[in-house]
Amino acid sequence: MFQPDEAPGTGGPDRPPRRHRPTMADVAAKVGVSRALVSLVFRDAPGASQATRERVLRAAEELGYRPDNAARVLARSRSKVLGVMFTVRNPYNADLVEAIYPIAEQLGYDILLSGCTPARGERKAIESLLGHRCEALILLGPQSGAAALAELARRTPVVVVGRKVAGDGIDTVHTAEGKGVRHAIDYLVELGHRSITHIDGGTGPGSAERRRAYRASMRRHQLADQIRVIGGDFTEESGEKAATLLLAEGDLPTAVLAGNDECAMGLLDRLRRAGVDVPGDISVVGYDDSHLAHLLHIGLTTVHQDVEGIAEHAVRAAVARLENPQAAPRELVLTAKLVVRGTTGAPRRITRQA
Amino acid sequence: MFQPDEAPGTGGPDRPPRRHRPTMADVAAKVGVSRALVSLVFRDAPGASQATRERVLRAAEELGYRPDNAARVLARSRSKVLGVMFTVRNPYNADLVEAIYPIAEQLGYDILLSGCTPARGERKAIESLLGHRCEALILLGPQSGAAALAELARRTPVVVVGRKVAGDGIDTVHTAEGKGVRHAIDYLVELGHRSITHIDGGTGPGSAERRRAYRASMRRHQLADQIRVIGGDFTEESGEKAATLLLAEGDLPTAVLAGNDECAMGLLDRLRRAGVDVPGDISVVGYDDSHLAHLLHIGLTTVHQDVEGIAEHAVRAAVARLENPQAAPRELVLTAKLVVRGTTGAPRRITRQA
DNA sequence: GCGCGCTACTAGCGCGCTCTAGTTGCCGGG
DNA sequence: CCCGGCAACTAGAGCGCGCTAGTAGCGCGC
Repeated sequence: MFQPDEAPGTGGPDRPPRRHRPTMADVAAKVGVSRALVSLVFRDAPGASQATRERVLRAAEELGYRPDNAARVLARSRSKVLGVMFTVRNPYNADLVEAIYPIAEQLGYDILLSGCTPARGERKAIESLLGHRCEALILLGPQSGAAALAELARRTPVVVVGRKVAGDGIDTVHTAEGKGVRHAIDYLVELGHRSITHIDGGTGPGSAERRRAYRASMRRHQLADQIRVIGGDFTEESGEKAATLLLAEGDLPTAVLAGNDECAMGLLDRLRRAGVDVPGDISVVGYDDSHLAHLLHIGLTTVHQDVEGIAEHAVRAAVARLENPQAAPRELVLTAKLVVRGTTGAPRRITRQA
Repeated sequence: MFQPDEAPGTGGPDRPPRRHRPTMADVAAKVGVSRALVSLVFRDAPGASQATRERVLRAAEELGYRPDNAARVLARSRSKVLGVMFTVRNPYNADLVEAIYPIAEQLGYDILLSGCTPARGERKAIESLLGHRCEALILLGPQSGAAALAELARRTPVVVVGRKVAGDGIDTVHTAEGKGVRHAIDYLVELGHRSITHIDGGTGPGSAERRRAYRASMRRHQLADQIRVIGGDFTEESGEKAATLLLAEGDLPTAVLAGNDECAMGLLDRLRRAGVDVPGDISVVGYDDSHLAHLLHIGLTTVHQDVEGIAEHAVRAAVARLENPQAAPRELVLTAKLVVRGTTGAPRRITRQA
């Protein structure tokens, strides 16, 4: 290596030729006070006069001093950091992350982000967070099994967002999927649709609930014989695949409820390329209302989730658990509402009687 | 194995509600060796027998021990962490982040993400990263001024991605905007377009270069009199606004080069709602080829940037600088290429002779 | 004069880990 | 029998900060 490598501590001349970042001691020395005093100032703790406070801050500014979080974390036992795991490519997660920041800050917590990617599974993302000493984890739509999550929750407080998990120490925040789906189906049925297909989200967060709610809603409308679920996931590809499948069959349903917005977009894409008119020939409903949804040149009708509400409750739940680790696990359910835009309308075709 | 909840060291009145996570000392005690030995094992350092190594690892596993990064970082001077600042809502940034992870891991670095949001500016995002002791910063499309960046670079190694910065200690990685834009314009002109308008990205990363290249390319084609730049930024809204403006004027150009994909999408949205046929009435070219681009029901013609290449070079540049802080700043320029999809075609209207 | 309370400040330990400089035990060669 | 060498392991000093216990200085009442 290529460093001055001057042993700073023992015996050596204590001149400061160090390339290292300045520490509290440097600031203290510059002002001519003790380290403790500098510490007080930077923690906004009482016990320093206004005058010294300013002198310290000015000196710090001049030296470019910046408190070292690692040391801070180590010294107090609290790190005041919440870890957030999210899926990098998921726009809905991006919306959540945006909403999480301000609330965390307001509550005095810092946020550490760790992204899931196809090549970097949840396991790794969580490991990274844990290694950085987050006090609690907020997992956005985790795919891990309930057992793994429960195991994790034994180690550290965990808040799961967007998914129902029957875990021991796990708090959850999610949307009332049932209600959202029911709104969507009710609306479609009111428009006159009968053959309504659901492309599900596979093992994705909330998918099981949505699937279940779809089936239940259809039955409530006496449309049990029209129930059809096409397996998918939360990607555009799955929407495309489903569309291809439906097109190949020749007999399109009059409406489709997609597992999420991205799936809906893939579906729309494929359908329109094939010359299918939306919503004339077929109505499409998404789910999430990620900011993608209003982008489509005809806005996507979708089930809106209360992003700010979810974010706020997730952060508060994490903090609450830190303050009282023994509290019973909470499950927070927020309502969803249907946002009607341009991809839905009355069916043009007559649905075959069942 | 419930939490003993007893402060182990001092026996002092340690109130804070923490379940103690196990430390190296716990593992050492369980195995009956010294802490140093455990440390060796966890660092994969030579000096421990295979047998002990296994015993230590097993004990750690049983205790659920996990090395504490904060302490680690503090103890060695290297943190082996690279900080990445990105814009949460930007899909192109998401692509970059995805590509950064694997390379960083390969080089033995951990990644810390810090997101910019409308409510959480770059300043804060960077502060957070710095506080967490990142050794170097990778800034994806920073908006901060050159002066601020230079100041920052004096403190810590900085790699700027997607923008040309004439800073002192700053490495940059970006696309040859000129080439990308030129390709796009050449292609449009070849198709027969003459009135080609550019909606720029305001102060966004790369915008200035793109704007300049647009002007130059137009001039090269003797179309100086057709040059028109509409001010915008990197959001869908700006695309919509530009479209509204153009529509109001009544006299649409035959082609538009947008500042980035999102802007192009906003533009498309608005145009299509107004009944304008794309690409029949007007051709639209985006920029970035974020994974959004192929989503549109008619794929967006756009300038593709080599995301993996950019990510790899950015990480390598950061690491290289850490290894040799004195090296001259590097500027890496990757080529861009035009990806032709469905939003471009020959002009239907006759362009007025200038 | 004394104690008292108060503000402004300091000394120094410890957070969990890394790392240098040892120490120990064992083996072979002179 | 001693010495050197090596492998396996340990002691202990920090890393930069937070925090508790403590000291110095000062005004105040009796």
